[in-house]
Amino acid sequence: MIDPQLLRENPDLVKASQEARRSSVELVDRALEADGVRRSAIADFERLRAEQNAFGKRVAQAPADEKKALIAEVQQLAASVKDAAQRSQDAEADFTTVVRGIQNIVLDGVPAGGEDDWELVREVGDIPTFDFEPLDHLALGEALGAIDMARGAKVSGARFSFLTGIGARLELAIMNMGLDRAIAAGFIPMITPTLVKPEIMSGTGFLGEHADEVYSLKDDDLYLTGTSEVALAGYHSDEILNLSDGPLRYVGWSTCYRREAGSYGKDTRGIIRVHQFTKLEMFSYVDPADAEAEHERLLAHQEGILQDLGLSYRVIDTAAGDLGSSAARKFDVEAWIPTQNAYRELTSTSNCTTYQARRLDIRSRTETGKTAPVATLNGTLGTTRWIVALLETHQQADGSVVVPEALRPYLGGLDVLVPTGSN
RNA sequence: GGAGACGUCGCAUAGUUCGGCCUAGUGCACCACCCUGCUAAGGUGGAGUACCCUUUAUUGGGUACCGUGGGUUCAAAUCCCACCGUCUCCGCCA
Repeated sequence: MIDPQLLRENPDLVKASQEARRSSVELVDRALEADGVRRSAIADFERLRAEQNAFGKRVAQAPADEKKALIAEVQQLAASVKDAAQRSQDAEADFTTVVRGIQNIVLDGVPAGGEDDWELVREVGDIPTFDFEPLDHLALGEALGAIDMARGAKVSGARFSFLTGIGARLELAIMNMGLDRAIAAGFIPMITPTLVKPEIMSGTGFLGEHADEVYSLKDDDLYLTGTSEVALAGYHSDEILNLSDGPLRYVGWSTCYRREAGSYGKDTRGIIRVHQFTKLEMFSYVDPADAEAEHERLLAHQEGILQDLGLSYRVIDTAAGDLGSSAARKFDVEAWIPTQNAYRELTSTSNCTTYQARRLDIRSRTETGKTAPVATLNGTLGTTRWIVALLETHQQADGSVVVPEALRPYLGGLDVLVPTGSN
């Protein structure tokens, strides 16, 4: 949720942000109006209620024979109070609904526009070249006995896979490498729930425009999370945190579920885009003043690990219209995928400023002793999709794949993956 | 899934019988000051969260919050209903 005070005092800034996102500007005026209605409704209710409270004391203290008359007198007032309470509640709910529809204020420097309007931050590493025709990750994965899409489809349907043998080990290796680095950087490891309550899913901002991406369990009123960000953000909901010793940093390990609605026909081959995958996610709670510095830190962790995996990548500053509703800025790191002749997203890191924290009621103590919302940030540190870039980038003419040195300790020292023959 | 107990202002507890002296008492912890040469002990006072109005000086006033949400009532921590959570026992189970 955006800061209601900012909405009141500087609506033009909010409108400009909505504009940059190609999102509703008119919503800002509706929110302002709803705020006015809400405040006057609250004032009405509180005035009547104060009157009633005062009257209640008189009734309590009155002699028994006068009580009846007093109660008759106050009956009308009680009805008004009830009425005003209802109006106040309705106005509050209305305001909340409208203001929650407004997305986070994008930070200065974020490019305006849609999906294709990103700005390049940097490119790192030489684009790999081959003196043979490179195979795609699925051909390699099948030959290595690492990926089984056919049986994934048999058991669970399209966009499900089995990681088998070295494929399973590869995923665990990536995850463990990321985990070790995160722990070394001071992140607390967490294995998180992947089913969450509606208020948590909604609080993180995933039930907005992209609600159809989320699996829901109607019988149980729960949602399957598409990232451990959801559970990690909910972890401290309704709490007042102590950030005086620095940020709270967590790294969550979870299976992730995404419906991938609207992506029919896109990335249907292999494990680039699947309904279920595993992901390691950094999550920081910081003082809002430190949020941009923390964002750079998360990005640096991501780049460090991708460099050590020998991947070529670029960093892009995502355009406003391609940000999630909670994000004020997002950097994607995209690795070069040889057979696609393109960069594909491997990690994403978002600065949600105070937007998520407001929705989830996560605050900290400021120097004056007051409470104020914290800033939250998240970023990928390892995921199943990395296997795609690893296999394709490090493949050799005979179909074997060289394991980057940094990953070998996580595969029992294995330095090259060799085809197993089919089964 | 069945039976029972419980959920109160940071923690621990009182209050629920029989609705109104509960704007929730007490202890511990916390903060400020006082006192004894220091420490310990003691004394006095303070202190929750959110929102609204006012002031815009870190002012003053008000409303809500006793697990959550409804209901009854002039009035609910207290009575009624539903839900959530915790604990104990039983059953079932990958």
